[in-house]
Amino acid sequence: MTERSELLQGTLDLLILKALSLQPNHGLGIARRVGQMTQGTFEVKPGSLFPALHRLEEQGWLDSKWGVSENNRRAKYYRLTKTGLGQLRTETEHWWRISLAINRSLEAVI
Amino acid sequence: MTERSELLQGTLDLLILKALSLQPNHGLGIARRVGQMTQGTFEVKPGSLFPALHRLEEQGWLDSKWGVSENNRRAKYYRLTKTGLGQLRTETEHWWRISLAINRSLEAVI
DNA sequence: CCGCCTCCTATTGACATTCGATAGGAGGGG
DNA sequence: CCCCTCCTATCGAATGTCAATAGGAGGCGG
Repeated sequence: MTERSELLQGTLDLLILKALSLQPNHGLGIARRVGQMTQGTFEVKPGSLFPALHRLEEQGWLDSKWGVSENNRRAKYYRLTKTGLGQLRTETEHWWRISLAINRSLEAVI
Repeated sequence: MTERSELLQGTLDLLILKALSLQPNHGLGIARRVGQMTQGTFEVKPGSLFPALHRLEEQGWLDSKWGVSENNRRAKYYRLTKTGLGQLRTETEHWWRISLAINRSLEAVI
């Protein structure tokens, strides 16, 4: 009787890239931004967030530097790189293609 | 340089349920139907298909019986149960909600 | 100034899902 | 009779997400 996850696997990277395209941010700030962007539909947990950030940084799509948050805490700020912007565009197109295909399938009465 | 999977995790069950709501079918027939519904966007591999079918049957959303295919081969035919139809509706709504949230996020410039 | 709360980063182990590879039975055609 | 196709099926690997947990460090009330 496990509660089904709300987040489709594969969409987390896309949402993080999109959030960072709006402005650089630190980890928890990104999570909050994603929640805000999706009007509460997605809630990103730390156990998902940090592996994803490291993954994206290792791909070269983000870079990071330590700074101080708006609450005066030590925080690592992430920023979208140029190739990261390209990746955002690629993944966005990929999403359109897939979601369109599924939407058509759900309407279809072949 | 591995080819990224096309299939979003969690959507396979939905597509199978939808395919079976159109008509009962056997395994490979379902896979073909999904490919056809999505106009080739999704290609369901046996290694994904059969675990998914067993999973869905175990949940009580499908039932099955052995029969003979249109090519005169021994084939296990799957059929959507009544609770399976309910599940299809639930997952469809879930999909609408999620895809709408992502679509809005990708358009947003908050 | 002390203790607690909050903020922020981070890791670990468990778990579910998908894929690639592979196997094998059985019908049909050359 | 032999091979090709159809159909079901499983295994191991890889991936991604989550729950739980840890810990440092600033701020604030008492």
